[in-house]
Amino acid sequence: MRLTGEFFCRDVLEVAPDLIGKVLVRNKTMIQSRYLITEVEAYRGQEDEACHARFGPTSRNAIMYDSGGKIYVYLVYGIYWMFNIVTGGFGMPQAVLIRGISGYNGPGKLTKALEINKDLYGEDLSVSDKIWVEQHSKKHRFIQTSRVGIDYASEPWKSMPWRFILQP
DNA sequence: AGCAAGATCGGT
DNA sequence: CCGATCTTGCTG
Repeated sequence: MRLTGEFFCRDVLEVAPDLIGKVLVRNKTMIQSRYLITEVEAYRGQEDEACHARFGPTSRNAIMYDSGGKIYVYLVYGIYWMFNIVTGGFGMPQAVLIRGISGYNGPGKLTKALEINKDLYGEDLSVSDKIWVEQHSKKHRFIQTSRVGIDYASEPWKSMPWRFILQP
C-alpha cells in the first residue's frame, strides 16, 4: 500500500524514523525495482542550522516549504544528487534525506543507481508513477546517531540525534 | 559580478 | 587525507 500525504505531512521527527524499513519503489521504463529504506536523516525548519532552509526560502529549497510528500533533489560537490522527501505541513521547511537503501549505502550512490536527479524535483510521491514509498508489514527497529557532513552547523544542531539507521 | 563552500565518495 | 566538479547563495 502506497504512503500518501497523511503519512508525510507529520513532523519530520515522526516521519524520519517511520520511514526506516518502508519500501522505496522506482519505476523505470520497463523495470520496477523495490528497496528497503535503511538509513535516513531529518532536517527540521529554519532554526536547524544544518537545514537548507536556515537562510529562509531560496529557489533551491523552495519545495521544502510545500506540504509533505514532495521530492527535494539537489546537487552536492558538483557530483552527487541528494534525494530528500519533504515532510510537515505547507510553510514548514522540513525534509528527510534518504542516506541508504538495501544494496546501496550512501546517499550519492543510491541516487546514481536509481537514476534520481533534478528531473524528479517536486515530484509528488503520493501520485507519481515514477517513484513512491510503500508500507511494510514487518516491524523494524532502528538506532539513532548524530547527522553526517554538517560541520558547518554549531551546537546543538550539530549533535542532534536525527540520523536513523535500520537495526540489522 | 565574483567567489567560497558544500547533507559525498573513492583513491593514496 | 585529498581531489573531483559545478551549482547555489552569500557578499559587496
